[in-house]
Formats: sequence, C-alpha cells, structure tokens
Amino acid sequence: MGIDLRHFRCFVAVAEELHFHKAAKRLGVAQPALSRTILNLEHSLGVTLFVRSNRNVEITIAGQSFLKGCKEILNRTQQIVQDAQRVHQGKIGTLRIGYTDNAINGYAPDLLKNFQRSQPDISLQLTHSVTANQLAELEEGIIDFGFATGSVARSGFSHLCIQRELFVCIVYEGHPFFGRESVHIREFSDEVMIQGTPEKWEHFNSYLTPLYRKAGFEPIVSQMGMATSDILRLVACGMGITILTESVADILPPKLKAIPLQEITDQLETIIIWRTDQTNNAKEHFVSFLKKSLFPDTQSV
Amino acid sequence: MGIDLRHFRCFVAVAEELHFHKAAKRLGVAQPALSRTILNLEHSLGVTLFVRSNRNVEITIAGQSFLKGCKEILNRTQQIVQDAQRVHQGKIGTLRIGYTDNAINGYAPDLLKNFQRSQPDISLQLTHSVTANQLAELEEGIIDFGFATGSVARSGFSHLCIQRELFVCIVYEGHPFFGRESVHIREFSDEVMIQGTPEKWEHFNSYLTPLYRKAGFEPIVSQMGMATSDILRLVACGMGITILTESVADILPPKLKAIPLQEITDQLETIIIWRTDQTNNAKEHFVSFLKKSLFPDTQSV
DNA sequence: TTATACTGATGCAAACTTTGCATAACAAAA
DNA sequence: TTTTGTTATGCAAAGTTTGCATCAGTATAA
Repeated sequence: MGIDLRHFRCFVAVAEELHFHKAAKRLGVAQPALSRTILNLEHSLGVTLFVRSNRNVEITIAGQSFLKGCKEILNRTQQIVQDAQRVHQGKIGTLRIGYTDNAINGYAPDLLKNFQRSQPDISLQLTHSVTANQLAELEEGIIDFGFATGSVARSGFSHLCIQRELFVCIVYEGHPFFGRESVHIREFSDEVMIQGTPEKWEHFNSYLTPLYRKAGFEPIVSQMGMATSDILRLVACGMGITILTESVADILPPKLKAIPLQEITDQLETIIIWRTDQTNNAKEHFVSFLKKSLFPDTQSV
Repeated sequence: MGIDLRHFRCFVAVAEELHFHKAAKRLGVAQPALSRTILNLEHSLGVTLFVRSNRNVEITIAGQSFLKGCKEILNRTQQIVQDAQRVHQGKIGTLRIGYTDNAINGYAPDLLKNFQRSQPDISLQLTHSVTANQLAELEEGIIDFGFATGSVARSGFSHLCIQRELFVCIVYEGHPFFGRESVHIREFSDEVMIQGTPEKWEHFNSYLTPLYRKAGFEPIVSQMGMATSDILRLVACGMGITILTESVADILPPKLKAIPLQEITDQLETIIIWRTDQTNNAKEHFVSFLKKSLFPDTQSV
C-alpha cells in the first residue's frame, strides 16, 4: 500500500477543515472513503495525524509537520507539471543565435528585444560569426538561427529576409565629401578606401566589386578591418573612407557621416536562416514571432 | 485519472534506464504495465516525455525538466514522511548536512555541537560527500546544507565562509622535518608525497599544483588516499609526507606533526552552502544561528 | 434518564485501476 | 528472409477505492 498524492490531498483537506464530512464534501467524495484514506495513510506512516473524538478532530504536531510538507509537495508537483508543459510548448528553452556585424544592426536588435519581452522564459544566446561559419554551425547544431547577409539559398534551410539596405559611403570630418548630399562612386577612383578583410567580408565585398567594375576603376585599398567597428575606427582616424550599409548609422561615432551613393540601387539583404528539419517548440515560437513581426497583416495560421 | 507518485517513480526508472524492460525489472513489475503507466502519465500531462523507436528510448527536453522535478519530489516525500515520524517520536526537525573531509575539521564540529545544544529538538543528520556531489544533492533536495571547500558561487544558492586555513606539512616521527619550526616547500623536491585521489580531491589539489609550480618542481607522489584518515595513515606508516590544512591538527594521531609552510599565505576557504529558495523553520534557525556565531557583533535581525 | 443530533468508523458490493500474460507491431541486424 | 530486440495492445484477473447503509460513541436537550 503505497503513499500517494491522493493521500496528501485528502490529508490536507481534513487538516484544514478539521472535519471529515466537510473535507469530504470539499474533495467531492463520500465521508467514509475519506475516513478510510486517512486511516490508511496513518497506518502507512506509522504516525497518528489526528486525534479524533466523536465531537471534534484535532491535528497532532506530527500532523502539523506533515501538513506543511504535503502542501509544499502538492504545490511543487503542480509547478513541475507546469514546467514540463511549458518546456513541451517551447516556452522555456534556449535559442542560440549567430549574427554577423552587418546583420545585427538596424531592425535586428529591436526584433530580438521584442521577442525576449514576449517570451521571457526563452533565453537567447548570441554569438558572433560570419555567414559561412553560421551555415556550418547551423549544420552542426551549434546555433539555431543565423542572422546573415546575402541570399543564402540551400536545401534543408528556411530563411526570411528581415531588411534590405542601400549602400552608403562613410567619411570623416574634414574629408572633401563631408557635408555633401550624395556622392557618385566614380568620384572614389582617387580615394583611399578601407575594406573588410577578405576572409570575413567575402560576401559583403562580393557586392562591392561589381560596383567598382561598372564605374570603371579598381579601388585603392589602404587598410582592412575585421569588424565593422575596426573599419569605422580606421575611417575616424582619417586613414580613408569606406562603403557600408544604411543601418550602420545606428552605431556611427560622432565626426563620421554616412552619405548616400548616387545611381546605386543594389541592396544588401539581411536574412534570418535556420534548418527546416530539427525543429523544437522554442524555434517554432521564434519563427512564428518573426512572421508575425514581419508580415503583421497576414492573419493565417 | 490523477497523477500519482507511482507515475513519478515509474517515470524516473524509465528515464534513468532508458529501457522499458530494464526499468520494469528494477521496479518489480511487468513491462506492459510500465509502458501503460508512462503512456497514461504522458497523456495526463499532455507532454511527450520519451521518443521511442523500436530500437531505443530517448528522453525529451520536457522529460529532462520533469525528471529533475520528479526526483526532487520523491526525495522530499521521503523526507516529510521521515520528519513526521521523527516528530511523532518527539524530535521536532531534521537538518541534513553534507560535509567534506576538509570542511568538517576545525571550527565546524564546534559549530554543529553548539547548534545542537541551542536547538536540541532539531536532529542533525550528517552525510559525507565531496563538494560536487553536495551541489547535486542540494539541487535534488537530499541535503539541506553542505560544508564544502572552495568558492562555489551559483545562482539560487547562498553561502557563508566559516573559516580560512593555511596549508601545513604533515610528517611522521623520525622524518628529518620532524621537530622543525617550519619548512619551505622547496625542501619537498626530493620528498615522497602522499596526495588525495584526483576524483575526490580535485578541488584541494588544484591549490597545491600552483604551489609546487612556483617552487619550481613537480612533486613525487607515491600513494593516494581517498579520505583524510587514509592519507594520515599512509603518512604514519612512513610512506611519505603530505600537505593538508591547519585544522587537521584536531584529528592528528600521535607521532604525526603538522609543520607550518614558510612564505605560503594561500588559504583554503570552508563554506556552508544552501539553497536560497525552499526554506523551512529548521533551516532558518540554522542560518540565523550561523550568522550569530560568525558575526556576533551584528545585532540586526 | 432518555431521546436526539452529530460525529467518525465499518461491512459490503459496485466501480474503477492496475497488473500480468500472451502476443502484436515494428525495425534493425544477421 | 529470418531472427532478434524493442515497445504497445487486448483481455481477463487481481487489487484498490468508492458509495451506501449503518454502527458506535458522546454531547446536548428534553
């Protein structure tokens, strides 16, 4: 005869009502059943929980100790059941997210902030890595989502475009372009340019090359930076100017300016990419949140 | 169909064995009964706990979450039953305390003795286990307090430092160091040393390694002991000398001596650690007793 | 003293749950 | 294809819990 939560529930009711009939009513059972349940419990424990007279019921100090424990266990049981259900529904969990320098500016931080607010029990773990690495990390299950730039169509992956940005020229105070409304890329033929390193900026640079080619010259590249912040620092030191995208405005230091490029309508896409197989509820939450945020009109699903 | 402790017990067995037949054997029931119990549980919860193929059983993340909770509840259930029985027998509360070999010497025994005197109706139940295990046991609710060595900062836990000790060298009668006022660690380069086994003494040994490194040699370790008493026995047999902490003086057999180490001021911290949530009266008594003993000046609360 | 009212406990059969056995169903390995 | 290893299912037996009727005990009122 094992002790069960049923015994605990019955015991708590009796201990609180100190009256078998009322407790039975509260539990929705007949009084004799309850009487027997408590007797069984006392017998299993080897502990007298109540002193009954035919006129009233008193709880023993052992009973008081047990009551406290029973309530604790019943509450905790409810909690762990809820927790399991929440995990099952993906409300508790961790999403690992990779991001590139370009992708994390603009719309992305707000997106993540809002998601965090709507699902505070899902923790987000952000790691920095370039697009190519992100794909490998997605494959290996190291990250769940990648914030990447460029069109990355691969089977087994889904993606959503979260923003499209125009390219802009970044100049420092004192440079001839500073204060101009716009610049034409042809004017760069004699400028010293800063660029991202080929390994990390492979994808980004692949957009720039055709622009220079169309303008009919090869850029003079003086220095390279690994991260956006490195490049901006070099520009700020007057080592040269650079081409980045609009959203960099969000992190632009003072004395640097972003100037639109004339005639150039190419856009850099920022996408969120993830594996289509291997889903879990936390991931699904995030995907549906993304869709809701990006296409608020669509009411389907 | 209510969820019962029976379901928890069955679930834990399956989760630990990841095999219905083995789990059923362990529980002493037939496999079909167990299968159905788990299916019922999953149905009641509305949560998939296991992913079964015909070749193996895997636990889901929701299952892992639930497993942790189930273990906690089963342990706590056992405890409250014991508590009730103790109260029935006239003891009012129980504190379960884990201790490591290093932590239980020095100040700790007096602390416990004084607490016992001030609260004779709270029975103390001491169990020996290493720091890492203590943390797991705290999580699972098997112990209420751990006496551990080393700085263990974890969220959800509180701790108090009860002592800081210098390291000393333990030598046997007849050894050249015996009778010396102090020794320098450099003199150990040709000595045969006794050490604690790496599994159980991982933390303690992590203090010794840098000491030897700074002195510029690797120690010659002849034998390893599991417990302090084992190590002392080996030293007493003349198998080598060892490094322990000051408080070991309290349990030093005759013909062994503790000698201070020159120039070494590193100290080993002994802490008491407990879960910040899940408190009860006995635990609160103990915490306030500790604070009163350790900071007798502070009169607040 | 006796009757009444109120209390928890007990006998018993019905309802429900859990169990074990035999075996199905399925997939991987031989 | 057969064998082996695994969980799931059908079904009847065993076990547990329940509700009804009723007992037994005690305080209160007549």
